[in-house]
Amino acid sequence: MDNARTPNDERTRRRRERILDAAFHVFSRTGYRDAAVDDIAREAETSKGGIYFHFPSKESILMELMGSTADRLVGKVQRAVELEPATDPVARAGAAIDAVLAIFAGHRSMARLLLVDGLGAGALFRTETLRLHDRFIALISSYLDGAVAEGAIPPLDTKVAATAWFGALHELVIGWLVAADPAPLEHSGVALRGMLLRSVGVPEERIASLEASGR
Amino acid sequence: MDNARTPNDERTRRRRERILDAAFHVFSRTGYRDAAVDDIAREAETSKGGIYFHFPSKESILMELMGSTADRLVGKVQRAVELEPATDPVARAGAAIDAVLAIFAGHRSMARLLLVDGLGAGALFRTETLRLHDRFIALISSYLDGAVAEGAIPPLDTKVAATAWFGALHELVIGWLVAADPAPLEHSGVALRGMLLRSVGVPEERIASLEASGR
DNA sequence: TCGTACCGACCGACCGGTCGGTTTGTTCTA
DNA sequence: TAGAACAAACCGACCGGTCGGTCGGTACGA
Repeated sequence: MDNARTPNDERTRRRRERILDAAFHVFSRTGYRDAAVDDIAREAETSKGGIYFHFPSKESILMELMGSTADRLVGKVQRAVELEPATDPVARAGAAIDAVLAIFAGHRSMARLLLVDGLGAGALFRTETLRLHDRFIALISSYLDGAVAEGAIPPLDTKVAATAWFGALHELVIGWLVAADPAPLEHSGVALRGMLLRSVGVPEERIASLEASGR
Repeated sequence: MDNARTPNDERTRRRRERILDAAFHVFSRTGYRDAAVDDIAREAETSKGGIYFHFPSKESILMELMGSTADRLVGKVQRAVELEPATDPVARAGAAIDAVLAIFAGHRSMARLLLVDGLGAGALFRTETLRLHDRFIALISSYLDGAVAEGAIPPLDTKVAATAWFGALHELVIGWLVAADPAPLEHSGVALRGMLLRSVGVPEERIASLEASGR
């Protein structure tokens, strides 16, 4: 019975994936609340019953979607920072900023779903969205801690600083998401990076040198 | 006939006010989407029909609520800044930061409704919330422009800086709203103020002197 | 022929908004 | 000043529609 299911499991996996993809599209387009399960079914070329065979509830679809997407995001930032040739902590922090912006810039609808829609889809998803914020903040915080430990920047409340950094990035992305204007994100991103580095006491020459080499 | 209406108008005004208060409570508790008009009616000790006598739609209640609240908020910040004894633009910008934090700290549930519930509860609410963001950003931006004009800080992209400032403030408040922890807001606010001022190139001595005098 | 995967008609709950009717309060008249 | 006349304010049952979730049935591979 179990081995008989093996090819089925692969088919099942693909089916789930297709439903998740469809749900992602529909959620991005309509927002979670206004997205009907029937819409997802149509997009996934299946039926409502088919969806409820694979998922226990509409809610669970969003949860799985957000969870896996968040994992991918944080992983991407970490990898981008590790790829940074310089081991200098300031350069790493700068790379993290660039990575966050680049990822969101490259996945506009995903950003919309994760940053904007997540908050409005009820109390549960708000918690989930804020957990995502926390993960990013913790990530940034760890880079700042490293910079403090190496003496690259003066000691400071890295938790507050990381919160401020993420908030600033977040707001910039939100503005970009909402604007009809296509892509000033890269441009304003450079200005933002300078300000954020300055805010934690990185010397002016260091910022200028990063600006020259980094981009 | 017109003067005879005066007492009625007063009664009407009070009734509207009571409905708005009730709506505010219910929206804060449940979020806009999950709040039924019947809930608001119950809380306002009136009926659904009574509400629809005073307002054309559920949507319009929210619009009026957010509009007037935003007016009050922006006005409060402006007044706080104008009350600031120093005419120095850096001190004014610092005062604006303090004012924003103090206002949110003093009106927790209002902040919740405006900052957290706002983004997700449907396209309309989102638009309205982001308009509030824009108003604050424009306000901050004007203070920064003043500081640049007076040469107190080096020239920079004040729109991006204001966005970053507001985003940082926003994220800090969000964290405070969500945490079970009661009130680290004032404390972390001081740290944040220093960082934000530093981010736009305010000299270190100036920040230290503000820290000493301002609080 | 057995069970997994899937379908789609259907259910029940909910919700914003409407509407006919009732209450409340003010003005006019005698 | 009594009370008729009128209108504004208010009530709550109801409606049209939507949507998440269910369930009886079917197709098909093993």
